[in-house]
Amino acid sequence: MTKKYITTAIPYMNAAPHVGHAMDYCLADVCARYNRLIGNEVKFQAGTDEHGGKIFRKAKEAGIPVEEYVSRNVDVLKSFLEKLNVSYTDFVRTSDELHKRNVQEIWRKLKEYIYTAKYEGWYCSGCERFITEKEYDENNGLCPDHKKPYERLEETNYYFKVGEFKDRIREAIVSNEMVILPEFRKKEVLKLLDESPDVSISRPKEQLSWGIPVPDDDSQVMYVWFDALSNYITILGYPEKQISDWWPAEVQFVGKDVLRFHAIIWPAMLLGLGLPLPRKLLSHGMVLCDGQKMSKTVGNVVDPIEVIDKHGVDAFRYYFLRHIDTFADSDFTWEKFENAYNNELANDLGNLVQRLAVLVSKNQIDVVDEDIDLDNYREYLKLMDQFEYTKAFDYIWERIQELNRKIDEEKPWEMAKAGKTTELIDCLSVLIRSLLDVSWMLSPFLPETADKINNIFKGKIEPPKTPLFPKN
RNA sequence: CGCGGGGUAGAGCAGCCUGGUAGCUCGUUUGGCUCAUAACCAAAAGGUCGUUGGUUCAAAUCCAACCCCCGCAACCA
Repeated sequence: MTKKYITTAIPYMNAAPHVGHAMDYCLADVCARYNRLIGNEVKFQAGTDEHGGKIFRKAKEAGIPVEEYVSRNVDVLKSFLEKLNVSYTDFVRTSDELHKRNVQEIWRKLKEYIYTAKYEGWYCSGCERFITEKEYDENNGLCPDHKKPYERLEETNYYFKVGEFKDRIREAIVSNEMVILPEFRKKEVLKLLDESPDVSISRPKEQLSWGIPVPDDDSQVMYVWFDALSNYITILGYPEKQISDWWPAEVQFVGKDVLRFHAIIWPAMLLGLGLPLPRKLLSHGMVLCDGQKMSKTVGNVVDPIEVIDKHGVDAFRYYFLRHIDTFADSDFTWEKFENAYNNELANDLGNLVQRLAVLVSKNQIDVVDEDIDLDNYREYLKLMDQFEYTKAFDYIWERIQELNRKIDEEKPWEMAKAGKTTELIDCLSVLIRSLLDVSWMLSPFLPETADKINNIFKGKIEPPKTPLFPKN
C-alpha cells in the first residue's frame, strides 16, 4: 500500500463557491478515489484561505466581525464539498492556530532568504493596493472604481529571494522531478520563470490588519500567498512534525490562474526549507458560461447547488469530468448539460441498467463475486494514471455502447421465449459481469451510481424502483 | 514583432509530432427492433481541413508569410 498525498487549492473566502471551484475538487476527488480503488492509502487535503485586505473589507461592508464572516463562508464551502461528494480527509483553515504558528516557524526557517526593501509605486487608497505602471497609464492616473487620482506611495516590505532558486526550479521542471501538466503550461511556466522577480511577502499592519503577524516585527503582517501556500505542509504538522510519510505530495491540483504561484514561489519556499518538491502539479482550465468567464455583472454565474439539486451529484460530476476539458477552458451551458444528461446518462447508461435488470429479474441468476483482475483494465488504468479523465470516460462509454449492441444482437428475450435456459443464463451472466466492470471503472467518477449498480445486481435482482437517471 | 493556445460538417472536438482514400459525439433524415427510461440497434445526408505560396509522386499533416478568435502580463477559482 503506497501513501499518496493529494491537495487542492484553498479558495479565497470572499464569496460563496460557484461552479468554477468545483473543478479542482472534482478532479482531485477522482484522483483520490481512483488511488483508493487500486489499493493506495490517500490523504486528501482541502481548506480555506481566510486572510487579506479584500476579505477584511467585505466583512466590513457586510457589517460582521471578520472572524464570523469567514466562518460562515467556511460552513458554506464545507456543505458544498459534502454535496459534491468530495472525499477529502483533512481540512485546513489559514486562521487555525496550528497553521498560524507553523507559518511563523516557516518564516523563521526561511529568514536567510528574506530581506527588507522599499517599494515605491502608484497606490489607490480606495482599492487599498498598488497598481502597475501600465494600469496607471491605461486609466490616466485615475482609479476607475473610486474616481480618485492615484497617489505616489512608498513602503518598506519584506521580500523573499525567489531569484536564488530559479535555476534549481527550472532544472526540476525540465527533468520532470516536478511534473507540470499539461505540457503547454509547463512551457508557460519555464518562460515565466525568467522574469520572476523576488516577491513581496509582507504588508504594513496599518494597511493590512487581517493576517498573520510577521515574527519579531509588530509593524508587518504576512502577505496572503506566503500564508496560503504554506497550508499544504502546515496541515501535515510541519515543522513540528516529520512529514516525510506524506510529503512530497503526489499531485497538487490548481487552477491555471494560480499556477504561477504554485510552480515558482511555492517550490522556492520548499527549496528554502530543504523539502522536496511536489511530484506533480496539475493545472486545469476555467469553466466558462456561455463562452464567457463567469461574472456577476454579466449575470452568467451558475450555481452548482442548483445543478446538483435538479439532477443529482453524479450528473454534476459527470458533466464536469467528461465535458469540461481537464486541461483547457470549456463551456457550461444548461443546454449542453441537459443533452449529456438525457443522452448519455439516462439513455445509454441508465437504460442499459434498467433493461438488463428487467431481463434478469424474469430469470433470476446468481452473480458470482469475482476478484478484480487489474490486467483486464490496462487501457483504463493507463488513462487514469495520465489524468486523461475525459478519455477514460470515452473508453467506459465505448464499453456501455458495446453492451447495448450486444443485447440487441443476442436477443436474450428470444432465448427466454424459446426456453433455452442454459444459453440464456450464460448470456446474461456475461452481460452482468461486463456491466459490473463498467461500474468498477465508473466508481471514482460517479461513486453513488456505481454503488447503485452494484446493489441492483447483488442477491435477488430487481429492476430499480426509480430509474438511475430519470428524465423529466 | 510581449508570451501562450486555437481556427477541421449545424454545434463541440480528434487527427498534425512519425505526410498516403477526412474521423468521433450531439443534432438532422430514414430503416430495424420491442427486453428497456418514446429507450436501444443500423444506415444516410452534411466538410474547397482560416488564407496564400513552397517542398513532395502525394499535405489537414512539413516549411514560409498573412488574416481572424481566445487566454495571460503580481493576487482573477
